[in-house]
Amino acid sequence: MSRATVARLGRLLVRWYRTHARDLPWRRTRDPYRIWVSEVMLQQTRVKAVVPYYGRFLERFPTLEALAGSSEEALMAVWQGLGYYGRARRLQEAAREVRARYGGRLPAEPEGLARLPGMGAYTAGAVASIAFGAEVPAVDGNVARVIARLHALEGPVGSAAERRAVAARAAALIPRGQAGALNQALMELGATVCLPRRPRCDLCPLGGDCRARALGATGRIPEPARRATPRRVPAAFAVVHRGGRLALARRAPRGLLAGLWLFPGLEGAGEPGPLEGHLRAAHGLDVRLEGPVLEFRHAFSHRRWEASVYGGRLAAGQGPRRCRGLVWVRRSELDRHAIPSAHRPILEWLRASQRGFRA
DNA sequence: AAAACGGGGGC
DNA sequence: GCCCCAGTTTT
Repeated sequence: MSRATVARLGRLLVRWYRTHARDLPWRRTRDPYRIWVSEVMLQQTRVKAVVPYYGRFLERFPTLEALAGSSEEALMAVWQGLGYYGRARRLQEAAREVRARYGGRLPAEPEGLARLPGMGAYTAGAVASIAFGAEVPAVDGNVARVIARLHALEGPVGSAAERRAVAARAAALIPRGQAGALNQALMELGATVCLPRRPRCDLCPLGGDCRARALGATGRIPEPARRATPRRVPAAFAVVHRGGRLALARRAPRGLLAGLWLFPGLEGAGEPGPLEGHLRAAHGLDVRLEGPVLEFRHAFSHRRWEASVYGGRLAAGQGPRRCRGLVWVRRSELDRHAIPSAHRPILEWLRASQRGFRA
């Protein structure tokens, strides 16, 4: 494809974007902090899921200083249910670093941005181009798909060499001074027209210049990445009441659902016996479990929990002081803790059930 | 290079 | 219900 054609397509994409861009909250601001927040939320997450969180997040943390100066608990309470909680912690960590090292102003160059926690090649390119006008590409999954089809690139778009090739093709499309608009145009096209399956080529501004379309190859380009087989992990949780309060346990600061509050439980034990032993060993909690009161399955990206939930009754004489690592909260105060969506079936069961277990 | 890390939407 | 999606960090 000639340089002149590429330049023409870049201008075409920007013009298409001006008239077809969805009206999204983060497109109404030029505040680098707010653009940055949106890009982090949009990592691995669809626009529709992000929108309600974005407004609430900025209401709670209107500025970089507000985010840097608040607690991780307050952060998790707002991020609860959005998933990939590590990116939230890295966002806050980066905000503190920007406050300490850059006087609260984000670096304007992609190299400086990329040194911050949670800022990979994509996010650094997106913030640099959209917020600061830097002429660099921002290759997310949508852009990679559009570019792979436009140039009919064979092979899976995953290897380091392949990613460099896609980034170079994307950079070549940038009209002078229009990097932010071009990058967003590619993302918008991938999200609304150049869909993974059944793309709407009839609506595409690239029209006859798309190689994959001309070849009738949009179904096999790009080649889908291989997926790991999900592992199944039996799990069990306990709903333990004491004096009108419920026990919650905090997850470890790293790993799955890190730092979130769950009903106390154990992965790898789908029955009361081992779970009772775990509650005694880990929390000093002496309960007899009666259950299951509820069963649910919840799928994660590369693992799958098949969980049971048991109702618990405290044995006589066991007070909360002996329960290590647990908090006791009223039902009405459950939502003050960051509880992941994986435990929504338990919360719904609690809401629906009029009676409870009493010590 | 491969695995870990959530949740929501499509079919 | 199962499959799909796809940035960054860690291993």
